[in-house]
Amino acid sequence: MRYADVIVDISLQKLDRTFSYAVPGELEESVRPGVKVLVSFGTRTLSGFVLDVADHPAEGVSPEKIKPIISVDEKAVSIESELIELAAFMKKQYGCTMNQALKTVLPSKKRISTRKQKVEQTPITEEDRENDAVSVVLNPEQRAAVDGILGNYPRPALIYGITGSGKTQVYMELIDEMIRRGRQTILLIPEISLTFQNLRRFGLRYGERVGVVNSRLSDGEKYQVFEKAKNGEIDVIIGPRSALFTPFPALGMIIADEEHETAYLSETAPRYKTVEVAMERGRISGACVVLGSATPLVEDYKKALSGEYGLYELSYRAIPGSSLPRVSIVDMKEELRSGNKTIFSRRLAEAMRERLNKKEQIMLFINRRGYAGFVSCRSCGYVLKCPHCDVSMTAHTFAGDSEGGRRRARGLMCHYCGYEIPMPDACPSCGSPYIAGFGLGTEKVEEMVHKYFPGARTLRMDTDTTSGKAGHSRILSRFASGKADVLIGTQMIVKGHDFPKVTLVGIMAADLSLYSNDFRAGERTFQLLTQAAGRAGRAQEMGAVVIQTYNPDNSTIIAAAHQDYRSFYEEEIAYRALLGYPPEGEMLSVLMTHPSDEEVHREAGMLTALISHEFGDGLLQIVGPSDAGVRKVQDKFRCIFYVKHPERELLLRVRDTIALQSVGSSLQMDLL
DNA sequence: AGCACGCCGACT
DNA sequence: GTCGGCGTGCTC
Repeated sequence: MRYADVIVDISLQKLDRTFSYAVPGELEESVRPGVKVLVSFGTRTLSGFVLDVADHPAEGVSPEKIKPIISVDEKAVSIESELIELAAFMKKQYGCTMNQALKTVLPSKKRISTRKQKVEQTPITEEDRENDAVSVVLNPEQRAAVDGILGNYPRPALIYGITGSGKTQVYMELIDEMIRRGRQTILLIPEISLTFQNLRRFGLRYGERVGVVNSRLSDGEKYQVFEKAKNGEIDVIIGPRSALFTPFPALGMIIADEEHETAYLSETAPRYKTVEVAMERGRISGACVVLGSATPLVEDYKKALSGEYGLYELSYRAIPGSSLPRVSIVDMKEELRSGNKTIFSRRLAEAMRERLNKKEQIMLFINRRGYAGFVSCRSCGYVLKCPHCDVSMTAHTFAGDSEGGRRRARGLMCHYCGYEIPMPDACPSCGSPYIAGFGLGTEKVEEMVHKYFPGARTLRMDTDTTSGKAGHSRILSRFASGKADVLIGTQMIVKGHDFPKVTLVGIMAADLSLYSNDFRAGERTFQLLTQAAGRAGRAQEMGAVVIQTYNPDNSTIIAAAHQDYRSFYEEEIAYRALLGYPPEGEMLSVLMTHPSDEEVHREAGMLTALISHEFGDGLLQIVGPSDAGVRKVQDKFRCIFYVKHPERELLLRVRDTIALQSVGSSLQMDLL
């Protein structure tokens, strides 16, 4: 006998829990998560939704109380059914509980806050209207994308479009067509791109018929936007990954802009991949899923090449007169041989002087915050490490000593746990006074700009300077209004912000992200470099990009410099096929954490032995267990192993088998 | 939320 | 003796 968890009449707050019902044999086929059923509840007969089906009734329910489901309402297509079915998919794919999945998928029914609702009024000016009117005419590539997607509706599509190629105009055309068909659109955007600038264009076009959600909204406020969506008061919703669960009654399209962004990966359970869930919601709701990116994920480009998705290319910049920047690669080893010991290559320094003279703006990208990457002793080679984590500590210039003149590294910080200590005067190992910081961080780049380009006004943007709630936009708007000549920052400066006066982008150390042990390191590097380069010359001025590296022959760096996605892809997919990495094979990662190093390794060995026995030796390829990339974080030891197999279904079973074992270590399992 | 059940006072 | 007031608590 099967048993179903049923929630009766979803709008009632006090009955926000499930009741167990028995599934009669003749209904076994039709009872699945999401379906609407008729049940006897007390003395009444009510309808409800099946949330989950299991072999046993819920815990703590006396069997004599359990009644059978009366009937299944096969034709009920309510939005709740669709979202519950989606939650069941997430439970299966990501190994979370049904409760976690439902919390993610169904709008919170918490009390709606009674305080006045904030209405973000979008100011409209005549100039904007004109600008928008001008850009309405699509170029042939944009037209082909719109026609192709609608002609093959609802086949999923990938729009591979270089930065500045006008993907937004394509999205708007598609949304317009959905409105004509009486259907709604979800437009997913990484939170960081959810800027006033971007939203205004949609506000102008769709007025009251567009809703916006972001992470700053309270549950109650988000619920109100979702209620409007459910009642047909809006046609479009724009928001981060959680907007994927908007309860539109007749969803027609889901667009995921910048589909490669890591913001689309949920960090907490359910640790879902937004693009995968979007594909499933599209399937359930009969909606078309459109992905857009200048640097598509390798797995999605592969599906596009195979014909599973339509592939549409936007290959030139939509703004008349703007063109792709000139990109050059500089070998920093060669600079050193020529006697240049500064962090600026001669080419970059010269380009910076030129821009500063012409009062044009510069962006310098360095993917590490702080002052120096690590601190070590010149006498004995000792590297200062965090006592709680197995990582070197990063030198920082802490607040208060940054005004005027020379800065000095005053303290050390662990970027994994936040532990801070003052900069020691002598080597803790040998007592030598000759200890110094090595490696570049944003703070040192800023100091060096002041040293070598006196008079240049700088702004620094990294997690240390954007802590306040408006920190982010404050720095960006100061730079946009010309209050600084040079913007120095980590990856957050390269994500989708347009600064027309920026004509030079310097990438200080292109190799920083290249050599992590993650098989996607090359892909991330390519994305970052391409995005950073795309910041230069967004308007009429010709842009230039200087990539500094110690690996000028690295093919990923060369492909990024040429803005050549296709050759990056060909090399990357060959590498992954060779090693059986996704998408050329499926891979489960199991990360285990425990206060004892021996215990975590012992349990990892036990689990790998168990699954290789249970699933047959040789069927699965098990890599490890071994120390994780960072062996210890916050005094807990980390051990990792990988399980590879061509089929995902099998790996899902492996994961669920592991999850049933009782171990002392905490586990984090992901299908990569 | 409904709807029983229940323990009291008022009425044919 | 029986009708009905709504306070309390349960619904698989």
